[in-house]
Amino acid sequence: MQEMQVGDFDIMHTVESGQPLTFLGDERNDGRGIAYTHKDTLVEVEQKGKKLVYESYGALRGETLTHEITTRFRLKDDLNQVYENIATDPFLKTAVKKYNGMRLTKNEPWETTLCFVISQFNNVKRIRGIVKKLVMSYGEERTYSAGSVTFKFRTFPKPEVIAKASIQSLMAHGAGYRAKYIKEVARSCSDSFELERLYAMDYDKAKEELMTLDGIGDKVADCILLFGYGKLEAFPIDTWIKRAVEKVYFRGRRKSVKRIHEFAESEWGAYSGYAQQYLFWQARTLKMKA
DNA sequence: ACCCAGGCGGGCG
DNA sequence: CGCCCGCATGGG
Repeated sequence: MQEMQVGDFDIMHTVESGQPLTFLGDERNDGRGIAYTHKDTLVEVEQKGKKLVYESYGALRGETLTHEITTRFRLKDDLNQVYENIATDPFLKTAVKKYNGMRLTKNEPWETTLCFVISQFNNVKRIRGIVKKLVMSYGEERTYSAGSVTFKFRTFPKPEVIAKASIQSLMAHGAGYRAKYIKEVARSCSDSFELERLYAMDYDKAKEELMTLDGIGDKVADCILLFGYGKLEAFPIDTWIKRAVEKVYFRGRRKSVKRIHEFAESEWGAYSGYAQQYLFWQARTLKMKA
């Protein structure tokens, strides 16, 4: 068991706000904690007041584990600076106050990619279900044992394994019409498309590259760049964000995705990703429709 | 029964 | 470029 002090962090808002960790991990203690796998290690984190308590089952330990937690929850982001840059209107001021301490998460690129290919035209609950079924079927089993404690968990399935799965099998896991996208993206990622290469590219170039893959469009590409690569200028525009931005900033007038991207860039620039996360979660919570 | 979900690709004007 | 359509599936 290790621990660290965290001043401005709220794990509950972070893990419940529809980010990839929502799909990949298991909430603990009503959202005040989460268990997730990082490579071959199962990680458990829980927040107790201003203390973050964490433990691992696997090779990842000590300083390396602390580094993983720090990176995963973006604990080095200066939230005050983020808020100064995004809480410039009443709607976001309210959201920032309500979800104070909510941070973006930084997840593994392939895991993020698969999650968001599944996410299209889908809902959060079902995305979770599909991801978990894929992990159960295609992930590798790991057994942890220390003393009298023994339990099993599964790693996240590798692209080459998903690529070999049949379309019917993927559909049987609930993937629906996305099965062919999942298989094809997995094939690309296990073959010539090197996800690691996108780190070195700027946002525009990386997005262009991702969108060459079948099943990855404007919104999914932005999600992958934001949650999988930490490119904070990304501004994913889904139905919730589009409706909310139109309502709050354009008096309910319909705007094109292109126009909304231009608006986000001029309004929030390098902090667009954070603005999006607070807008999204506030819109979802309020069930903002029209 | 009907509507919608963290959209995308393809076809059309 | 913008608009429209079909797409699998399960929950409200």
